[in-house]
Amino acid sequence: MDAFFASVELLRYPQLKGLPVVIGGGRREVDELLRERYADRPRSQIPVDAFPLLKDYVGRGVITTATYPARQFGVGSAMGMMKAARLCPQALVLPVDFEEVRRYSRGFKAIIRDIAPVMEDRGVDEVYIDFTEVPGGQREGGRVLARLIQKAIHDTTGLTCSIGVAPNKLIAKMASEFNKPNGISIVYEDDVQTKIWPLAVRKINGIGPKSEVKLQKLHLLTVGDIAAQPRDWLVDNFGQAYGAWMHDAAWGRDDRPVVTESEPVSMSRETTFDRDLHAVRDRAELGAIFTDLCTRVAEDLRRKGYVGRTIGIKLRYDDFRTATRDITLDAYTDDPATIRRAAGQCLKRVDLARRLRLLGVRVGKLAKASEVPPPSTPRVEEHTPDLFSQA
DNA sequence: TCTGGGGTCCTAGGACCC
DNA sequence: TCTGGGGTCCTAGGACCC
Repeated sequence: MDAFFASVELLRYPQLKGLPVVIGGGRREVDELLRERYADRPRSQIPVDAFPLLKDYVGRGVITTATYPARQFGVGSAMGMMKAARLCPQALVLPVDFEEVRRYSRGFKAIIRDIAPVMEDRGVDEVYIDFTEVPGGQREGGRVLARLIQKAIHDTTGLTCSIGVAPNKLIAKMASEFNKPNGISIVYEDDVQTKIWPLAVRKINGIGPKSEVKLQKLHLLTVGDIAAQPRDWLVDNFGQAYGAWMHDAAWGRDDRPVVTESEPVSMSRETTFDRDLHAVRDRAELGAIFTDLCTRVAEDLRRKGYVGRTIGIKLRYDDFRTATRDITLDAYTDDPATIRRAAGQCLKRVDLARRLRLLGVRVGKLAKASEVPPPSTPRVEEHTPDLFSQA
């Protein structure tokens, strides 16, 4: 989906069309503020100059999405809000409305599945679709079906998307970037040398910032540079699995199927504080947040019908280093108090001298609640208070 | 100018068992 | 007294993705 979060907001605020807008940060209250102040008129009638500007933004968030006009200023996803404010101070800021985004996410996926049922969910704004068995899926190399999907989505939601059609997921993903927004790109097997090899290594889905730097040091800048290396040399430099995968990827080889269903592996909740907190000085505040995270992850488990056996915590220090600790219990649980207790045990094993900027709670080793025998007798475990426990 | 939140997968060492 | 493989599970960290 093109600039998904921002496009969803533009549907309710069409007066912002064509303007630099960024979505992100915390300020959930912005939308309510606007609606309160202009309670007498619909959202679409709120004057443009009533919207908050990026230069007035204070906070630690990152940008989730920028509209295309904002991207012209170099503003992009995952960029810190403060940096973005310097690049494009006049951009308007809106908070993420997850409810609304998820609603449209479910919507566009349902439309696609109606047309092409073999669809793999790759997050809120992205899917893989297998055209192979869809009637007409091969016409014009897939362009006809791609156009049909675009039209169906646009007709019912007003949103645009970009589609790449290729012999496998790896190339399709790269192809989808070729013609944004609202574009279609067809890449055939024989096009790998001309269309894929000139691309920067970073364009391969699976080569991130770390590998990019390492490749750069080895003087490999493009996909073609990787393809030109012997497989064994890549294995020597990047390890058996990653080196071999990289070689295949550079040659456009990928046999992963389109997976229509999958089971979750873990569920977690985490939060970055408005200011860094100290385990001792801000004990009460941290304790409340910690308990809340446990409660919310337990709610998530119950709502979705899962139980888990590994409870873990995540800490991010003021210097951005991350520490994780986890413990595997004998029995599956979705009980907030049990999660809280186990997470508290984990907490005793980390350094709490440094100030913290983030705290998270995770439950892993999941199983469907319906497929796990319920706990026999509720165990009475002695309560061993941890540092964040309330007195 | 400091860098969100929710995930998956991989690696590597150590415990433990046969 | 010294020394086997093979396998699984647990834990911590890290790379990467949307």
